[in-house]
Amino acid sequence: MKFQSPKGVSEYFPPRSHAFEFVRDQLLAPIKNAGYQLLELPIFEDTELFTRGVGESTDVVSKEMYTFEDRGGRSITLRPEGTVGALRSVIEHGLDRAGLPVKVFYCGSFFRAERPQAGRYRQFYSVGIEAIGSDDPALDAEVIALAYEGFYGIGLRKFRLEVTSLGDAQSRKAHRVDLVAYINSLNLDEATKARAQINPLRLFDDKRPDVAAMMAKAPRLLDYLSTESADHFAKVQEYLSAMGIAFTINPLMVRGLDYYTGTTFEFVHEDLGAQSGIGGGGRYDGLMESIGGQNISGIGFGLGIDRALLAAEAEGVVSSTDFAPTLYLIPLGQSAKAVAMKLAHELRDRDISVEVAMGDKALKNAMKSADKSGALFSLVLGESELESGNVELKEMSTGVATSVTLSALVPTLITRTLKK
RNA sequence: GUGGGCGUAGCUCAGCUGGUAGAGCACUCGGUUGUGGUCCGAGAUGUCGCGGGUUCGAGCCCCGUCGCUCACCCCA
Repeated sequence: MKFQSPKGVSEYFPPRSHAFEFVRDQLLAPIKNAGYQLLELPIFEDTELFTRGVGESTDVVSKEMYTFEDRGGRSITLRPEGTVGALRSVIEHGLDRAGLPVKVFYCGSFFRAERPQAGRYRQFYSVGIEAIGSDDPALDAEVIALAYEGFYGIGLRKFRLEVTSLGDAQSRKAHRVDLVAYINSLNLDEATKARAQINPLRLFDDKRPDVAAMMAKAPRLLDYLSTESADHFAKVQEYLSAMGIAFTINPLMVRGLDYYTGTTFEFVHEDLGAQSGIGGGGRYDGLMESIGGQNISGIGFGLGIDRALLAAEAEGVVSSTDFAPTLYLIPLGQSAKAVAMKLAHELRDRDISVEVAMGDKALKNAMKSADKSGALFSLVLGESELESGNVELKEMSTGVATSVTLSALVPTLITRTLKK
């Protein structure tokens, strides 16, 4: 029996795992600089949290959840997205009672039982933030900017930002009446009518040319915004422009999660396949209250680490290289090995990365391993070195060795590494 | 859930009109005393995805199945 990973999961192993780590850390960096604080959350929750929060009519809830019964007979679901779990935690622990807005971030894996394809996995990784308890349009702009800065920090350039506003409840209600009337006037097949029943906005996202042509003339939500909503959206745009962040308004944008209201946005990359969305999010006015919290609004996003990595690779801005130590230590003989272990232990304590040759290889082969490790320096520790206390520190790129006393090894490595 | 493409060594792949499996890279060891990269030599590695069928004989043909992959749908 040869085991393999479950269908459709993404997993990262060296050397690519290092590029993954880089992408994740770059996405996280601006978030931390803006005062968002870590929320480390469970990856499974009470199923009802998602059905209530995300919405039963969404594809995510109706057909993509990993749901099972635990030993106590409770219905449990692997989290398909991060927002409702984050809000549940905020509410449960009263984080929203100690000053608003609450600003939190999280990072980890999410699960959707879909048919896998390029950039779409059953277990995928996201970085997310939530800013809860302020209606200030500047907060919308900040959230969008943090996603933008994260992608930019990775080195991505071939992406665009699309924004729109879904307005407040009154705006959507007025629009929906006209939109449904318009859709009913169209000659559509049954499956499409069924989709429109669930959420008429979905039809704006239909890729079939004939449907898209019909929907191009449909009433647009942006034209139905209340003065308050329109004003809010105008300010968001103003702040984005002030930050020099380019965006396009996409009045046809549709998001698959029911809770979005007001400002919504998506980041789309040019070089990806069908799954080109590398991140997205928006404001959610009623969500806190719908899962048992106070009636306050919030805004957040989810950024796809897997897809951002794919995009970075497509743009050629990340390289997947193996770990390379500063020093590769080669002990010769049993007494030298104990000294080498001690030395490595001390060096690592001083934050110098060290690998020790294992397995008593011939010196020649140990040097080959040192070369392969990509180490900056190598050092042979044998009888003569132990006696004299002098070692030859060899710079691998030039082949030049310099004599150093063992006691001077740490300062020498530190200064010579800094010069690189 | 629906459709297309593909499954041969760790990786990339070759394998003719069916005759019981190969290359390159990588790996391990060696090329006379304790120093890598180039070069030379030697070595290890496959249930040809799995199961069935046709055939004297199947990596190759047929059926099924599983997996991977891309797209629809949906989204990170």
